[in-house]
Amino acid sequence: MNVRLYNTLTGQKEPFEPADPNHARVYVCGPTVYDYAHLGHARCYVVYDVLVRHLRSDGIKVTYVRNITDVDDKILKRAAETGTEPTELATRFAEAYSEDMHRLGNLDPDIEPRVSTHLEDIVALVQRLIDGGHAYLADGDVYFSVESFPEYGKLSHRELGKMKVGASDRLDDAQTARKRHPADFALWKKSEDDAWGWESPWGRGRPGWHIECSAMSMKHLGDTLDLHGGGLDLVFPHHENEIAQSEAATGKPFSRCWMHNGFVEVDKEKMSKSLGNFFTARDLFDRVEPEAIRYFMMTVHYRAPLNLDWNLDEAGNVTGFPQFEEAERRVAYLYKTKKRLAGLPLKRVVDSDALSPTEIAGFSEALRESLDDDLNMPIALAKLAEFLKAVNELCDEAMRKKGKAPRSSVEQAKAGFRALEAELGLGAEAAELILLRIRDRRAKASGLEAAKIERRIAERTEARKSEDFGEADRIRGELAALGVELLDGPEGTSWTMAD
RNA sequence: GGCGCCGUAGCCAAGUGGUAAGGCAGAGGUUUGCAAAAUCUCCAUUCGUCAGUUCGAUCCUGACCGGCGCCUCCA
Repeated sequence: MNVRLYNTLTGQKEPFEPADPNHARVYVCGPTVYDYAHLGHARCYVVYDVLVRHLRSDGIKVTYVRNITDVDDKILKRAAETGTEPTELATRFAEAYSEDMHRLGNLDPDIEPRVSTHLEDIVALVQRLIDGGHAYLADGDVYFSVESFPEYGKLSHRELGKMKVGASDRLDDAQTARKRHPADFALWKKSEDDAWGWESPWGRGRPGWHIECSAMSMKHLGDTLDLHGGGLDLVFPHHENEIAQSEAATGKPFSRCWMHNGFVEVDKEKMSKSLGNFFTARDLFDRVEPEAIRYFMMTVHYRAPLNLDWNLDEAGNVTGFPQFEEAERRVAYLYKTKKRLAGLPLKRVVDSDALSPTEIAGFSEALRESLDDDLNMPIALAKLAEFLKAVNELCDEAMRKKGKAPRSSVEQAKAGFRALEAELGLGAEAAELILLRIRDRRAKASGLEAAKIERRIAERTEARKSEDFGEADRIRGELAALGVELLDGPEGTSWTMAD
């Protein structure tokens, strides 16, 4: 393995070296399930999915843990607003989230721990921090004392004294009054008798947000993780606090490497629930193939911001997402190419000692190299573009009069598609199905009926048989005006929706 | 006030101390009954501005202009 990753802790790209060279223990902060996953979540989990796929492609075992926060004050609040039971609300959104992850082509984590089933571990960790003098009780709450951990700030590279207290304008005065230091954070929050909560040595309550990740990651992966990931917004305070809690409790380094992905932005501002400028993954699934969303997330380096654009009509309705539409065309191109390769007639594939083009022969290695370098997915997609072009060239050549394709090249191209699926999770679907789905969705969006289109095509085929090209062209023109493109091939005429 | 990021062609976007990947759009060609698809060729003497270091800078340093993130909701 030769993977280099940018480590937030050191601020540098460095070799990724798990404690056990053959086994990477990876923890990624999952969502708080009080609403549907938006595109920011989609990006984050696609990034770590590619990381896990790449490490596995490099031949090492990965234990991938991604939690679900199903106990949190946001869930409580949303449940109250909607008149639902918090647990029921969390369960519902956890299911939706899982469904969205699958549609985006993300692998399931090996372990997906939930706060609701780890209360004992959380309580034990809090107790350990109290016993060690790193946490204190205050009116039913338990707080972590940042001053008891001298290295506090090492991840986000800030010093306690230099931070502006209340800069985020989000402080709760009542809570602040209970703390010894403004940066102290809640490990356990008191719940009133009838409210959502669990019994603990300090009374009825619920865990603070940060402690759960420490408790669950260490339970499933040990005291020292190889890699901990999440969105850039988690660097401070969430991950900083995780380090403080975990290292204060164990005295060991919490994670060897910290990885953070950049935001999805709207008009150069971070997309977030609180700003209200978000699209959920589901909003997009109705408009484009989920795989196009996945592809699009890979067009920008994972640490850079990804700005989202869309078109509006005069009434202010969203009419389209040009970036996703472009990505969908690339995904369709990928599948068309894969289908052509698979459909090469056997007699056109011959033994030959001709050398394969490097774009084909070297594709798997090129993918590996680009991802080895801090998960450079835009480079991987550039290599993919060259690969697909070369595969099409190979097919073009084979389908010319008396044309042939060397068997070795065809096999290497097929291996290239397997590597693509393994590394990036692209091209995993059945080509026929996804291409038809794209076509039919576009037709539907234009208010067209497939049966009617096919009837006109049949009429045109008759006209062409009798060499009535005038009529054939009239029909072609008529359909083209509707956005339907006809493709005359040796097997007959097929159709697609124009891009 | 502290910490940090970004500014590359019409658009999106990689990248390197030695002369700018890839995609979209655009122009022309091959192919096709005509098309579409596919493919080929062309398309930034130039990397926000100005200085400096260097034999040489888009890449290093400094200043400036413009944009953004975090400093207890956040992926």
